[in-house]
Amino acid sequence: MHVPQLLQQRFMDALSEFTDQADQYAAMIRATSDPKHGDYQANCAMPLAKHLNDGRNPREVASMLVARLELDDLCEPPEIAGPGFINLKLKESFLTTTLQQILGDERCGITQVKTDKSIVIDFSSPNVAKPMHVGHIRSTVIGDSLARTLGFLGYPIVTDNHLGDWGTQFGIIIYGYKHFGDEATVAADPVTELAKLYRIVNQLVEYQKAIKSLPRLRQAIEDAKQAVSLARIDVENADSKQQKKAKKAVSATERRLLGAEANLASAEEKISNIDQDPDLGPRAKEHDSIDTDVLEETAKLHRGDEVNLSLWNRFLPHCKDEINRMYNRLDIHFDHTLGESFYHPMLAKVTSKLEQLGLASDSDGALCVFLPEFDAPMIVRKQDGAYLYATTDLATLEYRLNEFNPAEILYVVDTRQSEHFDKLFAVADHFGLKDVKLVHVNFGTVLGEDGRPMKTRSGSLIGLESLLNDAVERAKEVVCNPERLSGFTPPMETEEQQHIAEVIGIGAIKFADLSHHRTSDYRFNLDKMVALEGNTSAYVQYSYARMQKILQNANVNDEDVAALVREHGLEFTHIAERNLVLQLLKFEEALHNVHKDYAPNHLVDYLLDTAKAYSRFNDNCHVIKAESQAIRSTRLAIVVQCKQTLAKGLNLLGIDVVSRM
RNA sequence: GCGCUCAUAGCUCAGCUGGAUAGAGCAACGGACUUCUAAUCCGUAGGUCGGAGGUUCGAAUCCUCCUGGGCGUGCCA
Repeated sequence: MHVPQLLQQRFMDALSEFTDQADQYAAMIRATSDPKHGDYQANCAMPLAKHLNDGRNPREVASMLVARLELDDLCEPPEIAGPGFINLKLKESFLTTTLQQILGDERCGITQVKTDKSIVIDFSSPNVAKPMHVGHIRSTVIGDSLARTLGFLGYPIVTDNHLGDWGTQFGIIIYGYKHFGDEATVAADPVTELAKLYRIVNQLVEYQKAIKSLPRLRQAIEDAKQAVSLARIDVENADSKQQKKAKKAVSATERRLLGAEANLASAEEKISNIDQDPDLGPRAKEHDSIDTDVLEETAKLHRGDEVNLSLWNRFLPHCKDEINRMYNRLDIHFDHTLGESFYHPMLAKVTSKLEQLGLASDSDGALCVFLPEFDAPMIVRKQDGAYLYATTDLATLEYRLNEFNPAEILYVVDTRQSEHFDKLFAVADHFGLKDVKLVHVNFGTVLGEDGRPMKTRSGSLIGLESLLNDAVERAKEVVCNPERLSGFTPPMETEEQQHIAEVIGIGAIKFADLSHHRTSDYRFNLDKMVALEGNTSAYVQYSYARMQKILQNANVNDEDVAALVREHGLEFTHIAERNLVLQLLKFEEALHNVHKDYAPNHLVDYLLDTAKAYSRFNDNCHVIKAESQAIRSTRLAIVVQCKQTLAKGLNLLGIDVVSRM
């Protein structure tokens, strides 16, 4: 049920007498911000009066529209207010009949979109062999939620995890295996051992890079110092008009200096940490060209070196096992996992096609696509002949167009890569790929409490697994403490407690992430997201549990309630009932808003509003002690529908529910 | 330098293609429990929507400039 759409159709009929752009004006219907203006408002009279320009003011235009509107079956008589708003209040009979129609419907009354064309969603895309960390949350959670939501709306969905399975990280573990690995240990527990090898080699590589960067970092400090003093001289010489600008330049250079000093300090710390490590210190001395050697291992792999290729073939499944463990825990699954390696054989064809089309040309030995709207070209082949991710992305795009018949392809990727996608889409345009909508579903950074990108104390990224463990542990402390559990019958066994903690904890992380608009950065605060009061998943999940309990106490199931409604009918006796039912009928709007902006936070807002409306209902409208059978049936129906909606909504966010907590 | 992006209540954040008195949660204060699990509800207080112009009947929203952050910027992804 999409109420605004229903109203729009009626408005179209009335509007078509006045304009041939009726759809545009009909679209100006939205929910009111204040219930005293009714449930929905049409804002089309003001712009239409201007468009008609026949001397009639907006209020007159509004009343002409109202006279031609046929809304009797849906609404109370419309009211014209303010400069020309048309306020619409839904009839109680409309609300009750609609509720009865959708009661018990698994789709919550949502219309199924009919289309053959798919939506391809590219998300998560971690580098295998590298532990997943906090930076992977957003793409994974947002992408999964979009896949679920758009899929539920009826679009055929193709999810694809574009794994980084062909890059330097494999050079790292191959090097690690050759130099530090042990056949038997790797065979016994490949996942753990490979992760360990990755960690060791990566640290040694970082060490070498840090050492080599020292002169450059020191020079940067000198340069910055000089820039500061030059800028200060400028201030002295500047006339009053230029003072401000000159001072700004000083503070800019001072910031640059501070940054340069911080970079040096962090490099020096990295170095001294390794030097002092009894295990890594000596190894670092021994493998002093490890940074370039690792790249050579990668290059050999790409050239088809037999040893490295066989190691890659042997290690890759274990790396996938590792990330799949995480996906299983998050309840996230993909239709395809076509990583970079899958496209490797197609890259030469991509570049030659670009050359044939005259799009790519040689520049300094690299193959580049120059685009008029960008300063820097898109490089598709390096001087050394290696391909880049731009090349892979083009091959991927071509493959998807051929295989998946997409109407849209969504790339759920960090906003810092937006320029890359701008270029990619521009080149795709020149390729002649016009009838597919390519969208970079960009998102911001997860920040720590200090407002800086989230890191551990030692400066490394926080592992995803430990993050989930922390959340589950916190959830258990708050939800499954003895004080709360004492009242439950039957008592809650350890197993159920653990399950609840997992559902609440993981849900909290997903919900917190999805509750922010994807394009903004947000501060990660575990205590707040797992807290049980406020705008949290637990609040919604708890509402659900309360509803389950009511139905249990009333000793009815969904079918029983439907039968009761058929027998006793539906009637509202409290405003909280009407408000909640109206809210339940807005589910479809919320889902379409998610699609429109590719922004799951609209669904989160909707669920919080719904849970809040339920809390008010719950406070004011006792179900079991209701005064009459009709009132009781009505309230049971509301509970059933609300429970269904919240569970479905959470499910579309990738969040589970529990029947008691 | 150029490009992108952000600035909303003490804090964390919403605010849909321009719509009526800018919202929520947390924190603060005051109420409501013989409870269908109070993890709740009701109320109070709190904002020159970074600043200045402009477009409009109407601007947090669109445009320009300014201030202050963040990010990106030819061979990593």
